[in-house]
Formats: sequence, C-alpha cells, structure tokens
Amino acid sequence: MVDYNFREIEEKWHSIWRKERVFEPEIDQNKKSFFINVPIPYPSGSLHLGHFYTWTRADIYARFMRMRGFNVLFPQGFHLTGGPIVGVAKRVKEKDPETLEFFKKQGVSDSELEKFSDNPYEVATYFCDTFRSDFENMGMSIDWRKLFITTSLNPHFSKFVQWQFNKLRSLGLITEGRHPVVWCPKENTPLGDHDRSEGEGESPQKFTIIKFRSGDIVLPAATLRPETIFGATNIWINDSKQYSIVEVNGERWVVASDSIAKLSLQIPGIKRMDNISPKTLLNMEAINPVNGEKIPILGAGLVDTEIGTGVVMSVPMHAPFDFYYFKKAGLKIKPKKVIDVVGDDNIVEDAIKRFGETDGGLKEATRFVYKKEFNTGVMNSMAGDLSGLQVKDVDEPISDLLRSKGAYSEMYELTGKVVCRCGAKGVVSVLEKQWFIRYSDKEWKTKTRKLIERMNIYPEDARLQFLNTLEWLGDKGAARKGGLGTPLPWDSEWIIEPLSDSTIYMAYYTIADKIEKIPLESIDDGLFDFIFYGKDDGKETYKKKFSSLREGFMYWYPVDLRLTAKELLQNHMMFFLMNHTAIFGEEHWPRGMEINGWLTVGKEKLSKSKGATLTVKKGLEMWGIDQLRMIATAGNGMDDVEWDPVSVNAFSQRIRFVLDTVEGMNIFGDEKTIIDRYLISKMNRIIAQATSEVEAFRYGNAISSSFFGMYNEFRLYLELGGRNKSSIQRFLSVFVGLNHPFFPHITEEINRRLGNKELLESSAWPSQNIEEIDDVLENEIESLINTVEDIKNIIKLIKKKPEKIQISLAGKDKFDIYNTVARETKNSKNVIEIRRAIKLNSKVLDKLLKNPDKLPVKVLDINVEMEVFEESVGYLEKTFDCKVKVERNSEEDKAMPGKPAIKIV
RNA sequence: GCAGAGGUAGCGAAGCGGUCAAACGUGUAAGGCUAAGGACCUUAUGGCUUAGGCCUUCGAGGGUUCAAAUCCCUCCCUCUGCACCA
Repeated sequence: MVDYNFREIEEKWHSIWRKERVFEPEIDQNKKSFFINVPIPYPSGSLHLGHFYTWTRADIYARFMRMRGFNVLFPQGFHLTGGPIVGVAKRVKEKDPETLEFFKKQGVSDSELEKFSDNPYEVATYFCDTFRSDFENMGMSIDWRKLFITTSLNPHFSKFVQWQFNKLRSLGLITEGRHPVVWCPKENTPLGDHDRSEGEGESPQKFTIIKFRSGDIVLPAATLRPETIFGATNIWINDSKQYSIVEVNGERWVVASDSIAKLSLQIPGIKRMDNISPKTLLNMEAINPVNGEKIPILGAGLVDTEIGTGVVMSVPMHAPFDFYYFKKAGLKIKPKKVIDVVGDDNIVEDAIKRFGETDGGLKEATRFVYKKEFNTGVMNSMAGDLSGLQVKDVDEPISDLLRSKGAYSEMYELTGKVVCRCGAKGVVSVLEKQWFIRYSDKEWKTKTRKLIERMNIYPEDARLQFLNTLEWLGDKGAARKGGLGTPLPWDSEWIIEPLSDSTIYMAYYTIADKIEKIPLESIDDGLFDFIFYGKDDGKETYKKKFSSLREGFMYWYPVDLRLTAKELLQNHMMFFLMNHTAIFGEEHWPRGMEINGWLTVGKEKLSKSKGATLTVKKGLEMWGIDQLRMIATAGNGMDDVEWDPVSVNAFSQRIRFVLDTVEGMNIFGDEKTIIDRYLISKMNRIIAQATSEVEAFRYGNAISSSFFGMYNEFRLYLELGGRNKSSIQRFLSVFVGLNHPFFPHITEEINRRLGNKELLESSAWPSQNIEEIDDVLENEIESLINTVEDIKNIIKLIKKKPEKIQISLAGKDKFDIYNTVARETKNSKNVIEIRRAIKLNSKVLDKLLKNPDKLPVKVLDINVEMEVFEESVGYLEKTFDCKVKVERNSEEDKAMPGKPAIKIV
C-alpha cells in the first residue's frame, strides 16, 4: 500500500485554489449570488475545536453552493467592541501574572508584550492576526478581501454604525431612559456576571412601591404583589430599628434608615431630612390609596429593613408571614380575601398547616401561596375594578390604578446575594439617561415575526424559539461608557455596546474592500443612504463617484445564510433580525439561518479553559484538515454533539483504499454485468439522498450515505465480482463530487488522479439520473445478500462444511401473490384489511401475513431474481467453497420470493 | 422560576407509527494475513436456539392502536438562553 502524505496534498490544493482565486467571487449578473457568513468572533487567543466546528459547517455549505453554480461570498471580520481587550491591555501594564502567562503560552515575545501595555490597539492587532492565520490554516474558503474590524479603530466602519444609529433614531426606535443594573458600590461600575465572586445569574427584580399616606407623610410599602392591596389590614414596621424621613420629589417618605444608602442609588435627588421614631409611627394611621380605608401601623420583627423600604403592607389572607403575625397581634379587624383559588378557600391557613409555623415553614408556605395564586388565582369582588381578572394578567392594571391615585412608585432588589470580586456586596443602581433600542416596539415585532415565519431556519425547531423570544424581548441598553467601540453619533460620551453594533454589519461586507479606500471626509450618512437605499442628492453626486458600492450591495444582499451556535439565538441572532426589518426593505431581509449545538470532547464543553488545550493548531498537526473536518459531521441539529477523535480513523482507512483503487485502475476491464447496473442505480439514489441531507445541514446523515454508504456499495460491487473500468471511473467521480464539500483537499486530489481536468471546487455538483434507478434490482440484490446471510447461519448451525448448495427460487405464482400484497401494503398495513382487499385463499398468502411486523413491502421480480442469482453463482461458490446450483420454478414449499429455499448437503 | 431542545445498544449517532434487535461510525473479542506490530480481511458483539426461528429491549410509569423507539399524559434527568455580557 502506498503511503500518502495528506498534509502535503492539502497544502498543494490550498495554494492552487488561492492562485485560481476560487474563493474571491466577482460580481456576475449572469450568476446567482449566495451570501453566507458566520458571526464575527471576539478575538481572545487561539481558535479551538469549537470554532472549527461552526466554521467548518459554514465552509461545507459554501463549497456545496459553489458546486451548485452559485456565486458564493463567504467573508469574515472580527469584533473588537467591548471591554475585555481594554482589560487585557490594562492587566499587562499592571503585570498581572495570569495575563503575562497567557501571552507567553501563546508565544508572544517580551518586546511584543511591552507594546501591549495599556495599548488595546496593539492587543487587538495581535489577536486579529492570530485569528486570521488560524482560519487560513483551517483551509476555510473565506474571501479575505472583505475582512474588516469593528470599533473606531476602523473609522470607516464606525461611520457605518453611526449611520445605522441615526437611522434607528429617526425611526423613533431609540429612546432615553433609566435602567437598573447590578452595581458594585466600591468600584462604582456595573457588576457583570464575570466580575462576581458570588451570585452569577442574579439580577434586579422590580418591586412596586405603594404610597400609603398619613397626613403629609408617605409610607412607601415595597411589594412584589401590589394586587393584594385590596386586602391590606395594616402596615408593618420593625419597631426595633431606626426610621428616617427622606424627601423624594417634594414628598416626605418614611423609610428604614438602613435602606437609605440603597435607595439613593435608585431614586434621584433623595434627601434625608429627619429621624422619626418607630413609636411615633405606631401611633399613626395610614390611608389605603385604592379604597380610602384607614389602617393601623404595627410593629413586628418580621420586617427586614435590609429589604425594600422597611415599610411593609400586611395582607394576612394572601401572605403567610402576615397571617401569622396578624393573628399574634390579636387585632379585631377581619382580614379580606381578594384572590380566589378554586378548591382552596383558606390557602394561607392551609399552607401554614402544611409547612409549619417556623421561619422556614412560613417561607415555604409563602412560595407555595404565591405560585399557586399567581398561576391559578382570580381577583374576586373585593378587588374593585380588577374583579374577574386573572392574577397573572393583573400587573399592568394594578400599576395603572395606583398611578391614577398618585400612589405608585418602584424600586429594585437583587434576586439573590451578589458579591463583587473586589469583595464588596453588590446592589442595584438605576442608571439615568441610558440610551435604549426599543426592541419592545409592537409594530417592529410584528414585522420581525413575519420575517421569522417565512425564512429558512435549520433546524426547524429553532423557529419556535425565535418566535418565543420575540414575545419577551424588551428594550435593550445600547450604549455604555467604557470599552472599545463606536461613539453614539449624537452623544459621543457614550460608546455603542457590542451586541448593538453588530446587527447589520453583514451589509458592510458587500462594500468593505471598496469603502475603506474612500477618504473618511467623503463619507457621510448620505453615502450610506445611497448605497443601501439608492437615494441620491438630485445631482447624482453619489452615483457618479460611488456606484460600484451600490452595485456590490445590490448584488450580494440579502444574507442568504447565517450560521451560529445556539447560545447566540436569543440575543445576537434576534437583534440581527430585528435590525434588518427596521432598516432594510423586505427584499434585503435575511433569507436563512442555521443554528448548531455545542461540540463536546470527552463530554466536556469546549469552553475557554478546555479550548486552550484543544486548539485548532494541535488538531491540524495530529490529523490534518480533511480528517479533522469529520468533526463537522458529528451530529445534526441543535443538540450538543460529542466528538471522539478516534473516529477519524474511519476516514483515512477508506480514503487510502480509494486512492489505491485509483492507482490500480488498469486491472479493470470492459465487461459489464447486472452488478454494474446495480452500482449505478445505488449511486443515483445516493446522489439525491446526500443532496437533500446537505441542503438541510444534516451533515452526519449526508456523509453516512455519500461517504460511508458509497464506500460500502463500492466494496460490495467488487465483492460481487464487479470489474468494469468505466463504471468504477464514473462511480468514483461522483463519490469525490459528493464528498468534496466535506473533504475538499483529498477529493480534489483523487479527482485529478481519476483524470478529471477541472477543479472540483469549480465543477458541478453530481446530478441524479432517475432513469438509472432500478428498485427491483436493488431489492433483488438485497435478497441475494440476505440469502448469503441465511446460508452462513445454517452452516454455522449444522457445523459442517457444505459439499453442495442448492438454491431454489419461488415460482411465478408466489411472486404474483407476493407483489399483490406488497402493493396492498401501500394502502394499508392492517393485516385484516389486506386480507379483505385481496380475497384469496392461499397458503402463500397466510405465510406472508403471518407476522404483521414483517409484511412484504418491496416489489420483486422472478426474472430479475433469477438473473441476480445466476450471475452470482461464481461469487457464491467462491464464498462457500463448494458447488452451488440455482434453479427456478421450484415446487419447494419453503421458497418464497426474495427468500429462496436453501438445501445444503 | 420562565422559554426552547433532548434522553436509543460499550461509546458517538440515525430512525420519529408497520421492511426495527434498530442504519452508519467507533470500540471490544476470536480467526486470517504478517518475521512482528500497525493497516487490511472474516466472524461475533441483548438473550436463547443443531436449518434460516423464538423471547426481552430504545430515561421511568401509564394510555391510544391490529401495530409504538416513533402519538398522548405524568414523573425523573441533561443542555441552551434569560440582556449591558462577548
């Protein structure tokens, strides 16, 4: 066996493609365009096999579409927007050992490292270079002329993003408002998940503040369940704690002194005025804003002054804690029930009985009651205008009602404890003057829903997820004050944040190489209006100078396909769709998306830590590109896929066999048999199968037939004695064609060795000739194989070397009955119905219908069966090393169509 | 908690009402070929079976059907996202 150097072959073909510029498409109005892309990655180290997985999936499709005659554009850019790179540069300056170690491992020299110190630009450049070279080593069919980076490091791109934001603003889709964030009070910055030593995933939760009044004093009770106000019996305060009067918008609020620091981050202009003793408060009465009732103020230890305002409204019939303390206080007032739950009239009492009167028990009971009432409760007649509403729909109406009474306000608490890496306890801060993209806009969502409903989405399950995401999608803060990025055009203090500047940049690919040659001064919003909308200034100023940019956009857009892993579905991909429907006309809305799962190796996800050990570089050293590309076929759909490196053997073994076969083509001749017809029939069947599997991104299924299936058919052909040179030539040419998107280099090599002159990369995808498919022949070959299995089985059972094997095929009448049943099973597979339809009294029929699980469904033919078996006598005799006799029309009882009687002596 | 997806033989992964003891790949075992190892070839790989057969399986438990890995219900477990984070 010849030894093949796969790496050498890969490099050879890669450089040929580059030289022939097959990945650098030019605009050609006679050719349909196909624009495919993968989200721009944020560079931070080397690419790992997880990246390889996603990009290879894209590359396969790009090559597939190229072969199908499309003019394919597959570009790649890099995303530098955001904080991490700035952080890295800062940490290099501070000589953070972990960071220095990281770069050393990456092979960065000390002098280079010096340059990174406090210089994000240098870091960014470095990362972009490593990313690009990783991509190139991966053999991706990317058009690098279109490469661009984001942020003001690329001022041309920034101009584009600013145009986008001016556009959104002019459409009324940008607003200014306040926004709660988790906040580190020590470092005075937002506290993202990555910055926390404790409390990942915790977020601000909105509490409604209901303003009860007592004279000119406001008692702001914070609650998660404002709708229970109709049943408020009293106000609780903690009479062992300090209370203060603070000024809020000219009102005098009573709050626990403990809560003032927290509230001051949330309520602008809050001012502490005075102390007020709990004793004074206990002598006051408060007015319930929704019904004017006067209710007392009571002291209770249950009030935690760390939560909310330290002022709590008491609703005994709907809150276990309130019920328990209310009873203890011995008040004469009769508590009102305002929510009905079918089948549980005393839900609070029942819950306390069930969970106990301890602190923990009351907590459990509270959870239980809240959940039950929220999901199944209905506001009853005590609830005024809200009567009859379901509790889960009551949020807005109750807020509106409170607002109308001047009794509404709000605040936030964390859903759990958060601790910053610096050690400080996280709090909620409400940031003022934030810029938002109004993703909550109903009309905008309707438009986007239309897009989601009509676009191609693979796998189909993802569509539902997009539609559901649309339901809860809310406004998104679009700018912040730190990190790299593009300044907001109308307020340059703010930098547009990473998920907002990367929503329509795919359009920028279509012009990237051209626009970056235009002097910055000539670029204004008018230019982009011209490129993307064809708007000119009346004197055709833009058209005269920039028509090629407009042409590029019009030719390549829209995005035909965007591929990514599932974690981007509900954020990035959603924003991508939303922004397209806002900014572009329907003809430029995206056409397709593919969402894939995660790659795992040894059941571990390729996160950053694991990824560092399984870099693309290492993988390529060990296996080479084509073999490594098996990864992309590891699974289908959105499930995570496990990849076992050992499985690459399957590839090289078979490829070697094919290469050897091609080397030794001269041993084959001109003689054709029924086996050749079979081979070509199978080939045509597989072409259609493989094509539809690739189209649907079920790559695993695709190579299962195009690679392994074809290989196995080829082996079978040889085993059955197939020796025709032109059949083999034709079959292998189709084999390399169908497999080229998956294993581009080696297929290109085999194709050339087969004597085909054209580059596979630019030749046509194999097409099916349906005329050559012969169902009956395929079924009969299967009969032959099954019969061989049976014979082997019997020989094993009788433990004796056969001297002679006699194979008796069933007679024509049996075939007739068999085929009648096979046709009938297409209508119904119910044995009783088949019998009724056929109306025949026959032992053969009884036998066929005996096992309802094994009904005949294939059509068979006595003559074909005869031909197949007779032509295979040589093969059978070789296999069993004895005389084999085939006879037809036998009276043998056991012989059935497709299952001849076997006699071994 | 909310939303979506999923749990199939040692492993990975197809199948999504009847051709299912379940494709394909890989692993394991025995034999062949080799000076030897690798590669390659043959066979076995749920259980039972001296003539091609039978029995029990597709997270657990129920149900629908002549027929369920496939449809419905309940439960258990896993993955993804939940927004200032790229």
